[in-house]
Amino acid sequence: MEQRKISRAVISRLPRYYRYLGDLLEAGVERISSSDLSKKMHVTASQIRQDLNNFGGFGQQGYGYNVKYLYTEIGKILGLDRSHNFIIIGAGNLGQALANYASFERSGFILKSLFDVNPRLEGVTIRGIPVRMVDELKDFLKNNDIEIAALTLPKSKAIEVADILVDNGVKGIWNFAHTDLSLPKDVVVENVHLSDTLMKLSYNLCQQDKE
Amino acid sequence: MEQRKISRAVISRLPRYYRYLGDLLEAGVERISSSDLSKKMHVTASQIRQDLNNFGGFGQQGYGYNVKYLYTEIGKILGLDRSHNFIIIGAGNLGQALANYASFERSGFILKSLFDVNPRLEGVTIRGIPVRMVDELKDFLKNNDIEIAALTLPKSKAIEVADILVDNGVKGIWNFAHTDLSLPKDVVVENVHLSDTLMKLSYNLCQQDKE
DNA sequence: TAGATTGTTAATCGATTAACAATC
DNA sequence: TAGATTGTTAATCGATTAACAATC
Repeated sequence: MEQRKISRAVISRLPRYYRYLGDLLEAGVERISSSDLSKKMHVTASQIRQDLNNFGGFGQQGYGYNVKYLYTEIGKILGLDRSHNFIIIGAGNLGQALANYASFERSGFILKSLFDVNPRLEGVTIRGIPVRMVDELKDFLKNNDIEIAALTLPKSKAIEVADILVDNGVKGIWNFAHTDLSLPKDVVVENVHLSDTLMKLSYNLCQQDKE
Repeated sequence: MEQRKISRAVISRLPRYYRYLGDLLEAGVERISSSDLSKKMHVTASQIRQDLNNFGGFGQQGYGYNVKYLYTEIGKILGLDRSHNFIIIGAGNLGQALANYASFERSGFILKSLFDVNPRLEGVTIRGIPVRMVDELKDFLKNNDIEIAALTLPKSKAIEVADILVDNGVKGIWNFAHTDLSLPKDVVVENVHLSDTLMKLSYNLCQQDKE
């Protein structure tokens, strides 16, 4: 592949660009310069141009960037132009919160089922999507093409469930469990450790107090 | 203050150290070297020593680090040795998920109330903690010492609510709303944009496909 | 004391910013 | 054409890794 290796820092900025461009698009803005966008986003214009140029020349000298075009292109880079089937393991509060967040659907993430061990949740549906029991998981994966699984369950269960998922073809894990997973390197893991972010907030509050 | 400016990258690694040390502590491990810890965590020993030395010499040559001591010290750095009153604005699924996550309590984060606009939630309690109506928010803040607020509400409401919070003494905002907040610089904002993390996952899946 | 391992300095690597020629 | 703004190279800045003297 001629593709340069894109740094993690660049990738993690793309969703934010995408969000701002979406807002501009909604506001009916047709074009924007890196300089104007940089003021809105509180980053340097240099960084914007440098970031975008990792993927090709999306702009035009003397004009700037076409909002609609750039929005679409970043969407493609992020893989939002195709659909991704996903499931949620753990239908507790957090799992249900994710299941109810219909906006994912608009970005192409299609929720196919939730799973839980709690028999009281058997047969419950959320936005019409059923909660199944974890013992049906393996069968379900064999019969459905599931790309992504969100893990919203206690860390004690997370590791064994992750193994089942990976053994049955799941390629990406959105991990909310409070533990790191070690999985084959062709499996993509995105960790969301909520309590880590609360601790960072707490640290920064303490710093403020010192000033 | 003699305190050097600590980089954001270092801070964001602290909660992970804290988690691993907690696990070691639970497993009854008394001491650990940077080298052993580096193997567990898949980072370099150099980085661990460099990171910790930002805050002082917690180790001992020839011995390593005392797990209990280091755990406690990192806890102090993160401000987990004191308690932080917090509230949740938006008692939907995500707000309730956070409210039910009792582990925060163990780290010193004390949930005092939830707020919502939905009258059907009036009087509902979660783990004994009441949901109040947002129009009582200002009064509540005046009569209670609230340091942190989690924003788990639609972005359309987030900005105005954030202003009320800040005007009434809230110092830290844990922002789950899908928008950036621009607030006075003495207010600490920690953004948790869940959909951004899902997009990163999606990007990395696409990269895998190309290999 | 000898061995182990830190704390810390120096070297490397990578990411951000500045500058400007290319070009719409 | 002149002005604006990109794409891209070069300069700076910061973070990570390597190395080793200090020391328990």
